[in-house]
Amino acid sequence: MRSPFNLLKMIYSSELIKGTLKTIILKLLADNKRMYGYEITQKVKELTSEKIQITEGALYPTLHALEDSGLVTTETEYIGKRVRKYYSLSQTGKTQAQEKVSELADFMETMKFLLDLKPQQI
Amino acid sequence: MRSPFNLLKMIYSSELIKGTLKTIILKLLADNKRMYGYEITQKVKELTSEKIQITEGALYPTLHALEDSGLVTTETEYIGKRVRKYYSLSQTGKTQAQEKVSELADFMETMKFLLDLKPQQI
DNA sequence: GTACAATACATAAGAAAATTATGTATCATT
DNA sequence: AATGATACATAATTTTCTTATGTATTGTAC
Repeated sequence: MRSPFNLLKMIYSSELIKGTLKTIILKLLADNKRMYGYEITQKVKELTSEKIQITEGALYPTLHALEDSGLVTTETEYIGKRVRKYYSLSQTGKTQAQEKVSELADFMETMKFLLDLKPQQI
Repeated sequence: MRSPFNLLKMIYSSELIKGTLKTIILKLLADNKRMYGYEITQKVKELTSEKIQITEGALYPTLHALEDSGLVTTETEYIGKRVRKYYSLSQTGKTQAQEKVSELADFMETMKFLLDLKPQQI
């Protein structure tokens, strides 16, 4: 039996999100100066009405890769006894963030065009 | 030295296209009734001003997967001595095509919103 | 007439990026 | 005391793509 709530609870198939994660993270960091991992997952979930849910297995390796390539810097803080690792864009990261966002925006225009095409059948 | 032509010759980083290939193919087949592999690569290249180039290594395995899952049917024809394999959407494929296209369109709206967000810095 | 580019298929090895699963630990709520 | 939320991390596996390779035909430029 199909619940009517299914309509409200649509989550994008994971393959769609592939390739955009790094850009999403860079953009959030560009907007928010510094964020920690868990905060990023919650922010994305909130901003997308739960349609994009970043898993930890995807998030942390990506953050570490961004750090390794020098696009972000980190500061660790303790909230009580619990550790929190804040990420901020480096100068290179800021540039990269802009480039990645522009590229994705351009790509989406192209895809929109592709998807809007009307049937060409004879 | 940087050629001014670089500006005209931008090709999307391959990671961006990840996850959208199946949808692109289904959409083209929905619009064109039947197409063969090579034709699909050329059509996408043409429609996107060469910004999206589908490689054969990505295309054929995807087409075979679509066939295996019953979303497309095939007919093989000979043009002279050269073989050509035409792909058409099955009934299930037509439904899937619509669903995938809607999902991608929706996803892009969400991404557009994410990327358009203005700085929240204090 | 021959070399090269384009057409047209296919597959295999390897890389990249995600999923799924697991682990540790703290803090808040019931 | 148990559960769910917060917060990090990593390993094994899977998916999906890139890169490379292979075969063969057809058109075109020299």
